[in-house]
Parts: sequence; structure tokens; C-alpha cells
Amino acid sequence: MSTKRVEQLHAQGLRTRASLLEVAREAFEESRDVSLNSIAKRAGVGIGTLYRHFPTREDLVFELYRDQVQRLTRASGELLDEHSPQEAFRLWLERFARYAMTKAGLLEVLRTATAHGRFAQVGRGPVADAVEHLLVANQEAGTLRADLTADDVLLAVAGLYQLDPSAEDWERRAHRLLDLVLCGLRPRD
Amino acid sequence: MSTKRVEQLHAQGLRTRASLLEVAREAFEESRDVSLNSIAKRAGVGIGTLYRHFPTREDLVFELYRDQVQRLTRASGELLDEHSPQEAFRLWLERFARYAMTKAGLLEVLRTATAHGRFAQVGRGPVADAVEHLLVANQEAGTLRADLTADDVLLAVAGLYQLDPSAEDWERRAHRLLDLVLCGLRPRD
DNA sequence: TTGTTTGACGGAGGGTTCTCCGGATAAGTT
DNA sequence: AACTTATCCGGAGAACCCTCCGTCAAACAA
Repeated sequence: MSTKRVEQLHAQGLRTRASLLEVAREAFEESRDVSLNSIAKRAGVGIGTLYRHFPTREDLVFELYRDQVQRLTRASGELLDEHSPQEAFRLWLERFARYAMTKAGLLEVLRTATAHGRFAQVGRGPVADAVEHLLVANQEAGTLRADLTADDVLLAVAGLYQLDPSAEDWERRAHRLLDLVLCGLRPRD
Repeated sequence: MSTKRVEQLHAQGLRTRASLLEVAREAFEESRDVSLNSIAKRAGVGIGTLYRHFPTREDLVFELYRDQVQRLTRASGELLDEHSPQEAFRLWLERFARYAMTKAGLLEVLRTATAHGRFAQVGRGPVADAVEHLLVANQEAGTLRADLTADDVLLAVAGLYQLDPSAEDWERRAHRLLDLVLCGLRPRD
């Protein structure tokens, strides 16, 4: 049967893929800049195989943090359930900042994921969707300007990507930035 | 005499340095991603020589746009002479955006120059100084919140670095961003 | 004039990224 | 069992980045 065959063939591919991801996760925990070469070697796989599974370095890193990003985007709904739109929005932005800073690689992922690039095209990106969700709720509540788009918001908080997670003052700077942004997004008068 | 000797020795170095810069400028106009190898070759110089003059790629690019950056930073004073602090601030930010977008390489330079990195340490960077200048004038006029720092401002407009100069809508997006930022920086009530 | 010093030069070399294609292996076919 | 096909694997190879060090020539001193 065709489907079984596909599964079998995939089985092999999926195994090496999983192996690659596991090795990559370990490697990235040790240091941020790992050579793809070394990952392939540590996974006991040719470099060509790695590239077939993950055509670019970004693809690999993105996959590593996929669940983290998902958890973040899902949080928008949960926060809206438990808090007022205004609070939910602020809490979500703070979580966004914390996520971006905590795991070093995530920052890069979030930046490219929110930029208008390859990832953004997929339904304009899950992150943009989460923002949109929060945005609409706040606009209906009248706590955010009605003319805003998710794009506006993501651009406004882009300063987060400039922060250096290894510096101790990133938290203070991030806090100030979010304050300014939230102030600017409020309805005029 | 010692100074003459230094000048003579420098003369040689300066010539190759100038040659490198000239070639680099041409090369970068053709395409953004040029190999340092090719620049060295086109300048008729060994790759080692290039690296001695410009230890990192950033150093080279930064040098290419040094005068552009200077012109931008100087504009802060001129604008303050000719306009109200508020207008000067807005006009300067718009010029900042335009500069960053027009010359492709400049965007990268401005980002690293404003980030807290190597360049920023030198007197916290000329760009930061320009912002500081405008900021103080506005705070004295009461048109910007008194607790703001240049760092805050630069973080707030960092969204500009996310824009894609080759897309047609960057101008609209930049405009919206600046609107939001200026709104957020105004004194509360 | 003949060392000697000192800065500048060139490129080999090790490590990386990414591409490309021939080889292997399993599923399906006759 | 022999053959075909689809899929995956591996690594050679081209291009690049950056470092390191031996060489060279100008400037100066003896």
C-alpha cells in the first residue's frame, strides 16, 4: 500500500531528523554559535543530509524553538480569558520580552519570525496572529487606538531585539520601552 | 626626523587604505553582499592587508558611511536652529529613517552604531549624542517627557531596522511607527 | 655604504557554509 | 528472483572568512 510505504520511507528520514534536532538542541545549549558541520558529525550524519532536512541554519533553529513560540502565541488567548484586555496585552508583551531574552537563540527567531520575511508569509505568522488577537480585544474595549494594526505593534516593540540578553540592565530597558509603547498605543485623549 | 618618518611610512599604508575604500565603495554600490576576498583582489592587495586595515567587515562598512552618519548627526543642530524643538525632532527622525533606508548598507551601520556595542562606547556614539541634543531641547520646551533618555528614544525607533528598503511600503510603515513613537514620548496629559 | 629596525605586505592554512550528484536501500512490480 | 522506482544518505568541492607568520623595503644609524 502506498501510504504504508511512504510511512516506512519517512520512518528513516524522521529518525535522522529527530536525531539531528536532539543533537542540535544539546549543542545549542552549550554555545550559541555551533557549526552545522559539527552538528552533522555529532549526529553521525553527512552534512548533505542535514542540509536536506534544514535547508538553512534558520530553519533548524526555528524548528528548535517552534514549541516555545507556540506556547507564547497560545498565551495570548489564555491571558485574555483571565485578565482585562489591557492587562492581558501588557502581560503578553512582557512575556514576549522575557521569552526573547531568556533563550538566546529565541531572540533571533522571534525577530525573523516577526519581520516580513519567509516566516511571516505563512498566514502572516503565528506571532502576528497573537498580536492581532490581543489588539482586537483592546480595540473593542476602547483601550487601544482603533487604527492600529498588528504590524504597527510589532514594529513598535522591535527595540527588544536590540537588547543584549547578557547585559544585566536589559530588563530595565525593556520595561521602559514597553511603557513608552503602551503609552503611544493608547487612544489619543 | 621621527614625525616625517612616520608620515612616510604611513603614506604607503594610507594609499592602500584609500584604495581599499574606493574599491569597496564601488563594490558595495553594485551589490550589498560582496566578499572581502574580491575587494582585496580588485584593490590588488592581499587579503591579509585588508584585514589589517579593517579588522572586521563592520569596520570597513562603517568607514564607508562615516561621513553620511556625520552629516546626519550634524543635522540635529541645524534643525534646532531653524525649527521649533518639536518640529526639529520629528524632522530629524524622518531624516534618520530616510537615511537608513536609502543606502542599503547604512541601515546595518546605524543599527550597530546605535546598539550598545563597540561603537556605542565611544562617547556613547555620535548618533546617541545627536538624539540627546534634540531630546534636551524638547524637554526644556516641555514637549517631551522629562524622564526620557536617548537610549529610550533609540530603542523606540528601532523598528526602522526591521523595515525592508526594497519593499515599496516602507515609507508608510515608517511613518506610522514614528507617529506612534512621538505619541508615546509626549508628556502624559 | 652597510647593517638594523620597523611597519606593511601577501598568501597559505584551518574552519565554515552551502551545493550537487552518484550511490545505497527499501517498496513495489512482473 | 530480478527489475524499477522513489527516497534518503554521504561527502567531495567551490567559495568564503579570518588568522598567522615569513618576507620585503623604506628609514635610519654607524
